[in-house]
Amino acid sequence: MPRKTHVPGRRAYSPCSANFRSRTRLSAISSASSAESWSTEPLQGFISHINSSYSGFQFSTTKGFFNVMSIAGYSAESLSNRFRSHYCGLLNPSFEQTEVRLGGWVHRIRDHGGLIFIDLRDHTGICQLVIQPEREELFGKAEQLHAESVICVRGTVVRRSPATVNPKLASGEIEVVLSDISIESNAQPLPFPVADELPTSEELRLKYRFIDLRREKIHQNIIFRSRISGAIRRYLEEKGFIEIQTPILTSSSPEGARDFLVPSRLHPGKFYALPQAPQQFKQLLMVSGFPRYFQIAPCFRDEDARADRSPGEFYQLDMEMAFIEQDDLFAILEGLMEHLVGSMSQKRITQVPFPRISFRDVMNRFGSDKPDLRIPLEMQDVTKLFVNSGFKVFASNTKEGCCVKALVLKGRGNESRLFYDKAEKRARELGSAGLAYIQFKDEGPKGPVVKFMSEDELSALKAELSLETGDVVFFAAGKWEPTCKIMGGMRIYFGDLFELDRDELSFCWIVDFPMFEYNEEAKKVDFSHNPFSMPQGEMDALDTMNPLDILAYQYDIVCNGIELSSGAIRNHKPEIMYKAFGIAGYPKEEVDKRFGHMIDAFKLGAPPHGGIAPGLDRLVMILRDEQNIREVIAFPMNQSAQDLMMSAPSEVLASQLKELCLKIDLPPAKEEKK
RNA sequence: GGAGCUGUAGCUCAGCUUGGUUAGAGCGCCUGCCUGUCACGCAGGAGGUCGCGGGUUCGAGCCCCGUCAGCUCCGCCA
Repeated sequence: MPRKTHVPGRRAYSPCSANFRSRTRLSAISSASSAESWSTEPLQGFISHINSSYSGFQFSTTKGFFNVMSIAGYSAESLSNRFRSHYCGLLNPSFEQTEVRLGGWVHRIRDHGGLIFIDLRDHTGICQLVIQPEREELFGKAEQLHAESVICVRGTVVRRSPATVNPKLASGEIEVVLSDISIESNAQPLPFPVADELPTSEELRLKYRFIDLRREKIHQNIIFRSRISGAIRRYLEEKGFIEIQTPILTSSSPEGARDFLVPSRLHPGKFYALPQAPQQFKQLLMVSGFPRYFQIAPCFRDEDARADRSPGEFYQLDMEMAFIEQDDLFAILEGLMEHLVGSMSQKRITQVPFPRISFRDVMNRFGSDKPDLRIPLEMQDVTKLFVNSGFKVFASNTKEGCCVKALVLKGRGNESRLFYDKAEKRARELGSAGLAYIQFKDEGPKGPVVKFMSEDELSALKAELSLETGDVVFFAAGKWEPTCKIMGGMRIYFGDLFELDRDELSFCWIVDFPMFEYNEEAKKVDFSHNPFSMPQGEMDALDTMNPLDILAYQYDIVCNGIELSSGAIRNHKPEIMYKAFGIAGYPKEEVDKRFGHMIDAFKLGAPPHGGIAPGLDRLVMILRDEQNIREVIAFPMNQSAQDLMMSAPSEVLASQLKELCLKIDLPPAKEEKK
C-alpha cells in the first residue's frame, strides 16, 4: 500500500488547561495513527457535519475518524456537531461567555416556578443548566421533562456568583444559561433511579442493565476496564507480544469443566464446543514460531457461579512465550502488574518481585494455596511436641502424613467465652471435629484441653510459639492437607480482627506444585494439575523419583487471597509426556488417542514454552475494590446463568431444531409431593 | 444436587418477635404554588392480590407446609 503524506488537521486549542492537555495527548496519538492509515478517500457524509470551531480536529479519512472516536471514549476530545460542541463535566470558568451545545441525560430538575435548573449529565460529568424567567418559550418544554430524558441544548457559559458556586461539581463554578432546548427522547418514569445511587435489587439492575450502566460507579468500572485492556495491549505489544485470535467454535474435550456445545448443521449429530480456554491453540502457536502470544480471550465454562466467578463466560489475559523459563515469565508478569497498578490506580504493591512460596510452604504457613498475605497471622507446626503426649487426640496425629497445627492470636487470651465458641463453630463448619485452644491468662493456662497436657508440654509450647500471658493458641490435628485447610480457614476468619489496607496489593507466586497426587478413591497416582506441565528434573526425575515427590513447573499468581491465574512451563518433549502419562496409568495408545494432535505437533519441532492467563474480570475487580464480578461486566448473567435482559437462554423454533436434527427430550416434570 | 438469607406501593424499606380497627414511611408519580436551587421548598392526590399455592385459625402480611424468584455458600471450576 502506498502511503500518502500526512496532512494534519486544523487545530484550535482552547486556553483551558485541562482540555488543552487532553487534546495535546490526543493529537500525538492521532498523528501517529493517521500516518499509519492515511488514505486519500474522502468521507463526505460523515465529515461534513464535523464542525471544527471548538474541537481540535477536522478529519478527512475513515480510519482517522474512527481512531479518534475510540479515543474520545475516555479522553476529553470534543467532537463538535449540531448536537454537541462540549462535554458537560469539562466546562469550567475558562469557557466563560462561550456559546455551547450540550447533549445528555436530565440528571435532576429543580423547578422554582419562575426559574428552572436542570442538571445535565453526560459521560464526563454533570453541569447545571439555567432557564431564566425571560425565556418563557423554554418553560413549557422544561416542565414536561422527566429525569433521564435526553435533551440537546444551546446556551452560554456564565460564571456563577460566589454564593451560588457548587463545590461538589467539577463544573460547579459555572452554569449554562439556555437559549434553546430540544427534547430528543422524553423518558417515562424509570424502574429505578439513576441519580440517587440507592441499593437496588440485582434482578432489576440486570433486567434494565442499560439504565444501571448510567450510574456513575458502574459506568466508571466499565471505562476502567476498557482502559486496562488498552494499557495491557500497549504494554505487551511493546514487549514483543503478538495478539492472535483463536477459534470460538472448537472441539469438546472431556477433561476439565463442562463444555458449552453448539450443534453443527453441516454435520448432523456432531457438536462444536466453546473453548474453556485457548490452551491448546496457544501452545500450537508456539510450535508455529510466534515468540510471544497474547489475547484477551473469552473463555466458556458451564459451571456454577460465585461472587468472583461469572457463570458461562469470562475473560483471561491469555499469554504464552517460547524459549523461556519460569523466572522469565514471572518477570514479565511482575512488570505488567507494576505498570498497570502504577499507571491506573492509587494502590501499591507490597513487594516486587512478588514473593515466591512453595505449595508445601504456603499450605503449612497459611493453609491455602491462595493466601491473603495482608492478614498478619501465620500457622505453626507443633507436631513434634506431641509425639509422646498423653493427649491422644494430638499424639495420634504425629505419624507420617498427619500434623498438629497451631495458630496464635496475640493478646486475645481474655476474650469472652462467646469469642471462642464462635471460633469453634466456624471450625466445625470448615469440617473440623472441633477446635482446641489454650488461653494464657494471668492465673495460668486455661481451656478445654489444658487438663490433658503436662507441665512440660505447656512450657515447650510456650517456648516454641513465643507465647506470652494474654495470648491464645488454637490447634487443629489430623491429616496434613485438610488440617492445613481448616486452619487456613480459621486464619481468614480471624483476619476480620485486623483492619486490612484496601490500597495494598499483596501479590505472590505459589510455585512447586506436585506433579502427581494419590487418588484415594481410584487407588492410583493421578496428575494433580495440568498433565502438559513440565516435571522439574524432566525425564531424570520421572525415571528415578517417587512420583509423589516430583514437582512441576506449575505456578499460581495470587493477590489478596484471590487466585488470578494458574500457569506452567509446558512439557514440549513427547517422550517425557508419554512417561508422565504412563505414571498416571495411561498407556501410549490412549495418550495418542486423546492428545494425539498435540503430541504430533510436538514431534514436528516444538520450542520450550510456557505461559499464564490471569483473569481480567478478577483483576479489574481487585483494582476497583468490587466484591462482585458483575460490577465489572457490562452485561452479566445472573447466578443461574440467565441473561434477564435478553432472556437467554431461550427456546428456539421447531424448524431450527429440525434443521439441526435435534429433538428435545426433557426429563419428566417433578411429581407433586403429597 | 445441597444449605442459608431475602421477597410488603414504581424504588428503598418498616410492620412479623406476641395473629385482631382502614398495612405505613422516604423517594418517585399526578395536580397546584414557588426567581438561586443543586437530595430545592410548600400544599394536595393517586398508587398494595403483602412473590405464588395450600394449611392451621372465628380471623393470617405475621404461624405451618410446599413452590417460584434473587443473592451468598458447599459440591463443581483440566
